[in-house]
Amino acid sequence: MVAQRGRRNGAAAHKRTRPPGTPDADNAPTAELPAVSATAAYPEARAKSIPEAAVARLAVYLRILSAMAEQGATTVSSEELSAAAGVNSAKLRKDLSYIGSYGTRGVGYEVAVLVGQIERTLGLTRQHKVAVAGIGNLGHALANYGGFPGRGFPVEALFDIDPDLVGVPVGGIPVSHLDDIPQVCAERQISIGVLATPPAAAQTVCDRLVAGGVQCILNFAPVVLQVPEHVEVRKVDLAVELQILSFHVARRADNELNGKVVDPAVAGNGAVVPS
Amino acid sequence: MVAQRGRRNGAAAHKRTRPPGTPDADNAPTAELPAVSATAAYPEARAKSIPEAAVARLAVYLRILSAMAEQGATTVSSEELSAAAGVNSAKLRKDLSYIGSYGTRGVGYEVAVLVGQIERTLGLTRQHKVAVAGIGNLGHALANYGGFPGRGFPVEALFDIDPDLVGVPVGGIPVSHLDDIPQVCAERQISIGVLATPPAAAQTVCDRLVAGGVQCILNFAPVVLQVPEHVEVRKVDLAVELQILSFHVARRADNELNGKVVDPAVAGNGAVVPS
DNA sequence: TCTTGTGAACGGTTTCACAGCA
DNA sequence: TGCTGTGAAACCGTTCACAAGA
Repeated sequence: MVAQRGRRNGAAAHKRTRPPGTPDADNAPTAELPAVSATAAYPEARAKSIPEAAVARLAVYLRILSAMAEQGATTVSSEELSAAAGVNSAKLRKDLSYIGSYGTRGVGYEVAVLVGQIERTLGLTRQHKVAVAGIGNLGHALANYGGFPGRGFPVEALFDIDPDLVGVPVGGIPVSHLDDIPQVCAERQISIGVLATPPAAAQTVCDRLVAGGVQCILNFAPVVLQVPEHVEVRKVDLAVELQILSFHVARRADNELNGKVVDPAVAGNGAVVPS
Repeated sequence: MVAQRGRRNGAAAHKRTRPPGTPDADNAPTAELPAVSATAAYPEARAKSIPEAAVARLAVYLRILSAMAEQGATTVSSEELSAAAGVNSAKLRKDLSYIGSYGTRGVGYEVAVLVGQIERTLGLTRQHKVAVAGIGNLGHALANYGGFPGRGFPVEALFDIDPDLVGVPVGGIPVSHLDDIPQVCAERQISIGVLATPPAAAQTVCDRLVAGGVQCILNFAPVVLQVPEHVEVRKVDLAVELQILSFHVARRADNELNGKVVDPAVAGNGAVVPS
């Protein structure tokens, strides 16, 4: 869950930071018309960049809005939507304001309009073909989703090094060999690579995905990947997640030990029983 | 990957925010001796809280340090370690400073010492028993890790609603029924629940996990969970990750369209071929 | 001389509070 | 009247730059 940039150098950037010299900014949500008026070739772009944190939340809003639409809702207030998303309403409104002004004062937002605008902003009007590399437990599970969450992310290639697996279809797609990553990815126009290999293989496989022209990598391997600047990496790290939870358990236990009552009610397993 | 707090109310808190009235702070890394001198029952805790972002990175440093130790390294400088972790060295040093001063100026850090201190800080000296609920594709994969990443997180219970699955051992542990979550979790002293059910079941299953006394939940279901305040939730959301990547692809495509050369070299699939 | 540890500046994100509009 | 949209303030995390110390 962390974006990286920069390649093999000590001053490597982290998260949404850019390497020192990069211009940054200049990404326009094209906040006005759906039609692409993006012909003006002027270096000064119009709109401000959307904060990464807001982008993540927009995806969450989108899911909730889609569910609401399915249940027949046509309008929603910032209060309702923010409650459903678990954020406060000011934050929600600010997030929505980054993509334009699509609400009606005194009334709320039209669900359908928001859905459309968020989809456009997130680039979901276009399909993003996905390849999964490493068909072990996790890769298998990912491949079997067969057409990732919520459409728009069809899995179109699978890779593994195991000869027993190569050629076998998983979730409808035959597994190709890791060696063929560059060719296959280029042929099938893969834009997102999902890395689910053991850590030792991760960097090599990553390099091949990059050679195959993928623009983004979703990395499940517990490894810090080195990629060229134009490739976006996001990391999902199970061990780190568990360790963060562990930290919170420890913190809480610590506080209780120190005589602070964190919550007068229950105190979780391994601790006191409620009187 | 977002922590939540607060239960069923519009003003619900998000991320590391606390509900308005909560005291906050007061978690001490016990920065001095390994021995537990935590007998003083004074309400004023000694050390400042470690930022959540830093905690996540500490877990990453720990993995790298463990690998280095295995390869026989005994000391490491902030420069080396930060390069391996993909962060800048100032950030690394600040992160380490949150847990105490274990470096030697002009020299660096002792690998073994750092490993020990980070483990202590993250609460990894204690075992955290894990239960996985929802043994579908993903749950299966998680269960088969059998003893989660890097030891310390043994999987000790599995749950599903499918009668054909109940009783069947997966990764050595027989699957129990979702209805039995509270009893089984309490009996086996589960402290971390992993939610891998379909979204519709997630909140119910979550409630049972909480009833069973789990203190933390790692949520793979695309749902905003409502939990009591003393339960920590972290979310891993595949769809959101992909959509964030999609956003970046779209942004980049947009910029290129506007005549900005993002990277003079390659431009990813679907785009220009390098001259 | 070299590297840590950290105060201070900076930049990004969240929250507040209210003006603007239906 | 009610809810959106947004400047401005508050907050938090990151980066800088250098003093401290082995």
